Amino acid sequence: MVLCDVPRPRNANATRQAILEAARERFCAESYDDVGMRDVARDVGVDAALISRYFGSKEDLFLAVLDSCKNGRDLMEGDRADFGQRLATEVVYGEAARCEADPTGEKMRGLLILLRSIGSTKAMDVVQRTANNRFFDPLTQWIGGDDAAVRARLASGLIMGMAIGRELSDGFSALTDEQRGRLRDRMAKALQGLIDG
Amino acid sequence: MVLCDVPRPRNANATRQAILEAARERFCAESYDDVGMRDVARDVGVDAALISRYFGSKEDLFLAVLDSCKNGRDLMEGDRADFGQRLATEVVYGEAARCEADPTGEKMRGLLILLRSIGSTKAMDVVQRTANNRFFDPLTQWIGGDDAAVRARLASGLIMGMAIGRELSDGFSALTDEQRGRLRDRMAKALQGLIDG
DNA sequence: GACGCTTGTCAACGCCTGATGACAAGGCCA
DNA sequence: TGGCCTTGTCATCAGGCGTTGACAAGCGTC
Repeated sequence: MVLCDVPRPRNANATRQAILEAARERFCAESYDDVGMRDVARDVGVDAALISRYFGSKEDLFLAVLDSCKNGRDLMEGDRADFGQRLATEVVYGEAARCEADPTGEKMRGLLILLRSIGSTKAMDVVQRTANNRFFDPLTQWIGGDDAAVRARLASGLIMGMAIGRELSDGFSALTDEQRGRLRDRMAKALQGLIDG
Repeated sequence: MVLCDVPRPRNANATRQAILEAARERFCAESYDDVGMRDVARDVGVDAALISRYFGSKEDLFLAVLDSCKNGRDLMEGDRADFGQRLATEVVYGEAARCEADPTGEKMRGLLILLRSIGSTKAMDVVQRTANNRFFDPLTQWIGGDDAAVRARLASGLIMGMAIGRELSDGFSALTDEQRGRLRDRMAKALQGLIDG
């Protein structure tokens, strides 16, 4: 996305970081299979061979990107009574919702990357493992009490499904503003209901 | 999956049909990108070039497969009061649930294929269009009344998300039988709540 | 039985991918 | 200034992909 015409200063750490960030953007926008090493390299303004040197393989880069994302646990910080509302706003409005709680959308990024690459056979192992470690397990723990595992599955299912639905109908563009608002409210209520039992 | 050692009888229609079915299985199990023409051809016991001749391009084959699946509308046939229960059973138990209502799992197949190939840039257009025509729109129409569009988004979101979650934790294998039962019941209730308003 | 259309195979093409190892250039230190 | 480690580039590789056009084999028809 960002090309540098001035030659990049020779700084391994900074370059490595730039690669990581470019890769994060790419993996957030395209699936594992659709992201090419050359694409990422071009974004940074660097040769693709350098990525191999710094990160090893493409899978290692993907893993490093996931590790660099905020933990899914961060989604749960804040008032528990607002969980549904917070998540629903994030999911329904997406980028447009960037304001107070999560101005950069960081908190959702890890999950979005995982969702993008669902279905890719090559990334499946990493995706499954990360989804469990970073998302399902923390959510289960956070919910706590009887049936926490079951409720966590339902809640995460609703969140993921709505995120997918958002993709499939690019940003719920077929809905009016008012409908989007009701969608948010209904989703918030449903989600909160799942959390509270 | 099924190799034929005896030479296939020369029958264009049958061969075409066999290709279509093999492709349907493949696209149901792997994403658009991960399915190779050579794979499908090998399943049928035929040369890959024949697929190009019969179906044109890979995208055309994908489209033909989607067209050959049952319409999403079929998911809604049956007692409306049981919708949640039916869908939840289908999603939570998957293949294991094949019994009375949908012995072959046909009804879900189209949706599963779409979900598999979410994230593939190449298939995105087809996936989006089909998801809307075959799934969102019929569901909206079927729900009817105020806020049908909003409720349809939520319901389909929950269904898709739980199907994804099933994938991510291969068949909810970490849950006990009893937990799976409660998951089904809770999901059924949540889904029915979304349908009924 | 030979023609001719249909059905299927084969080899190859052009393109793209991730990865590798040899090489150039920057920058620090003696 | 000369050496040397670091940082980055370049050409290239092997392999996979979808697709194509030329060719082989089957089979009904005259």
